[in-house]
Amino acid sequence: MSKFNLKIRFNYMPIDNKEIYQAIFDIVRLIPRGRVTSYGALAKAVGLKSGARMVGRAMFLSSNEAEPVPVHRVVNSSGYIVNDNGHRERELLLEGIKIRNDKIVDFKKVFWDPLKEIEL
DNA sequence: CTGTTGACTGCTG
DNA sequence: TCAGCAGCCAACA
Repeated sequence: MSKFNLKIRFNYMPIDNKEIYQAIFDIVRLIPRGRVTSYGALAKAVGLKSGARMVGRAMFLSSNEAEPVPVHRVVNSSGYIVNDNGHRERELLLEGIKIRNDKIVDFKKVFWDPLKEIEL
């Protein structure tokens, strides 16, 4: 996907929660295979000051989306997979991400920062 | 309207 | 290092 398309996609100001959720979903869809990001990083990317919990809620709601959202690529700021019954962990393993005791191995290396990767 | 609850985070000792 | 905790804020009862 080109930077031009990214501008078209993200050059709008979310006006309500649905817009914010959509913005979050759009960014999550951009996380490459084999990379992960955090709830807080996504919150910053969409302009929420302390909205990490909202991002968590968005992840929960994402199951209703028509276009799939790779929520397994979103973990907490410490690199741990939270509230999972093995499903998201399995998805990550399929993508080549290593996990020990629910924690992403080499979290820093596979971390994908939306603010650095997306041109607004 | 009030209180509680989280797929969260950053400080602190 | 790391457990504990305050701050966070949209949903929900």
